[in-house]
Amino acid sequence: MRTTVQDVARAAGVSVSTVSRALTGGSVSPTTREAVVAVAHRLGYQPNRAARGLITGRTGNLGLIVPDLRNPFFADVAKGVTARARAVDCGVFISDTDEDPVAELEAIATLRHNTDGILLCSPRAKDAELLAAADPQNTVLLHRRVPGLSSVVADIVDGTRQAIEHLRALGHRRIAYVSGPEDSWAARQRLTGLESLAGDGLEILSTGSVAPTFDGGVLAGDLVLAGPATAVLAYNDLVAMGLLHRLAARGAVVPERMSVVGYDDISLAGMSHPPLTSVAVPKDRAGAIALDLLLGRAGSMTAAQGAEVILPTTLVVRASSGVPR
Amino acid sequence: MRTTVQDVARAAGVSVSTVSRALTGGSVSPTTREAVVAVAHRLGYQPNRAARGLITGRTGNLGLIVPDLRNPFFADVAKGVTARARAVDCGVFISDTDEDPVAELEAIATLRHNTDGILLCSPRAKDAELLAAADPQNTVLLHRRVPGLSSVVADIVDGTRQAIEHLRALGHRRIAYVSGPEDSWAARQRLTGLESLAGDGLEILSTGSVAPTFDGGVLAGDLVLAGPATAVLAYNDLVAMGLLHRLAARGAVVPERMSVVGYDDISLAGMSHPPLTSVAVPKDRAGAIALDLLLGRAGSMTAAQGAEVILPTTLVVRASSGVPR
DNA sequence: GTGAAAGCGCTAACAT
DNA sequence: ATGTTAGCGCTTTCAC
Repeated sequence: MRTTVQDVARAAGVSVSTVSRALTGGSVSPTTREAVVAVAHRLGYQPNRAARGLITGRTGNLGLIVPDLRNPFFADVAKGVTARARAVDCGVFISDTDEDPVAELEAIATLRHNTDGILLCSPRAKDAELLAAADPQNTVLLHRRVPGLSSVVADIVDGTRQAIEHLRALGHRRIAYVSGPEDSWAARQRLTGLESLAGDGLEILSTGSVAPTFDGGVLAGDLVLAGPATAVLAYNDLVAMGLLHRLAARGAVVPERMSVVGYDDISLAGMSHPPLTSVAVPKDRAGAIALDLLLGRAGSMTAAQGAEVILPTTLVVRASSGVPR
Repeated sequence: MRTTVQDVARAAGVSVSTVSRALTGGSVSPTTREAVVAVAHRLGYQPNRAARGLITGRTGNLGLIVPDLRNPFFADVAKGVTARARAVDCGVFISDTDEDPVAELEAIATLRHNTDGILLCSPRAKDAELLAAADPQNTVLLHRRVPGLSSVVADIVDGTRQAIEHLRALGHRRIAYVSGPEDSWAARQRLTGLESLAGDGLEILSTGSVAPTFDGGVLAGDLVLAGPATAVLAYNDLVAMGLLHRLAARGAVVPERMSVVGYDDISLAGMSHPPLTSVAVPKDRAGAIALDLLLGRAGSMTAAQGAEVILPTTLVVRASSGVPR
């Protein structure tokens, strides 16, 4: 049997409440506290979180819901969350929904009752579904905004602007855009950013939507080459890498024949050939901030207040973008 | 306040024990069960797992400890675990130790008391440390073997053999091996596999250890080119990708000038240029099997018995390997 | 088959 | 400052 407060109390010659107080920071005499802590340590006492949660109403755990851990973007988010969680001694339940909106909703239902709050990456579910399933009091949306819920997002509109301005400065006048899933919030944001940029001698040519994957990028490669564009902005880095792959296969040299800019700046971006210019999104920082928001650690802001944090994006210039030939 | 057994009992006009029995499969009359279930559903009752765990001694949760979620290898493992966990309605605590052996041990200490068991990916900690920190009864090691603990590993020795035989069949007679961290179990396994293969007209040239990362591979690229090898087996795919990168930069065409074979077959392997030949390790399946072992669902085998599962590896041939020029 | 009651390990009143 | 006691929500004897 594992050691309980009872055991510690007996061994230390005090009552259980004194033990509890000594360990959780109640008012105890310094001497007693010291003694209790020593005994607890000697006995290898570890408080039973379930029992504590039963009475305090707080579990010390939170839930993190992501569509796909294999996606480097969400792996980074998860990394940011777990790192911060470890620092504040908070457990993290992970739920990979496999890109299934139904699973997302189920995960919310399960986790909201067994955690102190939920960090939610839900690109697929509808606004209304989210509003119905989630408790605004202790849910923070990551990389998506829904009115009525707290959220931490990146300034995608500005990131898009930076990418296009970069290409324009290099001399590009016709830029292709490979769009992602039309129903995604992030995809719409990119489009919003693009809209205000066209004109003034600059043409944005949409190739239409592809899957936000490497294969989607491969597909888009041919579409882009068929058009007059000298540069292409991809929905995300995975798509951009598919593009690079296809362009290489078709003999189109990057960046001489075609400049390629990705989005998100996942760790792979620096490993492509050539290394990928990309709009950096603070993924792990977003995760850490969302956690702080949820736990009410983020200064005056609280998840309950429907806070909306917007983090800056920055363009990282690598070798995949250059002056047009 | 959320609905409890009390609420359901009152609404259904029965006692709490009947509700409990009806919901957990005790002996109740079919009529009562139906009624109780209906009421519970109507009230949106969700059992409090903490309270249940307090009495049953089982939490319905398990812990998954990985060194780095950003590493595609462990992302795959985590994916396999979470997918299976969802199927058996089991919560998963995730702990990313950031490659820190001390954090690994801490995570074990925390999780072993708050879960039904631990799935442990711990390449760094020493055997003795692991044995001291982990409970053999409910710990399963993933991709590492320590006597006295249950484990699920891949047949690395055979995978190495397949890779080398493949290269030998292509006509290579001098093959470089880029080694990984010397203290790692997986690294030693690869070496073991290699030992039995050299000789008989085949020369294995070790370049020494590098970091098991893209940058490590970049570094190794020059070492390999400086030697007489016509092919190289990398410690893992990340290293292989760094190799590809450096070889391309040095103008060494793959596979004509140099064949490259990776290890693990992470999803990126198919995205490199050229696509990478790699030894496929069943990562997500290993995760799922480890979970079954832990929960005693894997037939006759139980974690408690110190089971050692070895999963087969298979070489996936892509474009990075070919006949020497 | 069903209900009453005990108690899992812990914290938070309430006493002292 | 410390001890006593009542639960948190649930399952599980033990009666009936």
